[in-house]
Amino acid sequence: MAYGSKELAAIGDPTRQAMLERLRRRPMTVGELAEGLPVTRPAVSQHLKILRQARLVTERREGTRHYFNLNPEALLELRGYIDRMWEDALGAFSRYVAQQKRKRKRLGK
Amino acid sequence: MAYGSKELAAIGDPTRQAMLERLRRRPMTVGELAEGLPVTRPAVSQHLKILRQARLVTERREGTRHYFNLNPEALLELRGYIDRMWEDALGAFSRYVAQQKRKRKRLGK
DNA sequence: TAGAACCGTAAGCCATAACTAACTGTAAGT
DNA sequence: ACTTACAGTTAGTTATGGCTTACGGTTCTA
Repeated sequence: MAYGSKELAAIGDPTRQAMLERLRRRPMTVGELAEGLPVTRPAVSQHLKILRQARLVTERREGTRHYFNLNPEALLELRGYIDRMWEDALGAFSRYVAQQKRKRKRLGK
Repeated sequence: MAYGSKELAAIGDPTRQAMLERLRRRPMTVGELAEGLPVTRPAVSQHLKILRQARLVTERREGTRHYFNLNPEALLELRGYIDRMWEDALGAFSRYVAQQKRKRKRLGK
């Protein structure tokens, strides 16, 4: 796998998407996240584990509280991956356009 | 949902990821894609439907052949979404750092 | 030390998405 | 009209991942 399929798979889940959206605003604890979501706290915990392993979030502890925040580094990498895919898509598109032009020339059209 | 959760969910599946990777190189037919993957052609067809509905690929027909290629537009949008998320992450990070500095000041440390 | 608050983990359940095989639709050639 | 090649669709199967409940660990305070 080029870029981690783990990262993309992590982002793919609706509950995890909602969590990432929440974390855009500010770091949050497990409990805080769970409050705004239609799932239990342990479910949130499990999702956070996946996000952490995909490096999309980082964790820091203050006493009993575990704060999670978005990881800018990982997002930058993800953006880079999409960027390269976009470039490839453009490249393939212009190759196709050039090919069509050659086709039209050949058909005298 | 801010950016389409449909798009992110579409990218999340390993088989679809592999397909997108293949399509970076050049447009391909259903059959061609299926040849390089450990799943049947109907499975590929079904996945392509999801990718098409998420606008991540576009389709063009030449006779009996259906060619699929990456959609640069959609990739640009996706990149934009990740970008904004990255910016938010940076913002949240610097707010946190500033907060820590205030904390340290207060503690005379 | 006990109790409260916070949270990770394990294990069971089950809805669903990814898979397959079979069928059907479309395009093109004879 | 028939055949071949390509691909979409349907329906059944099943593995799995997301959910829940229950339990136990950690931290802090009185």
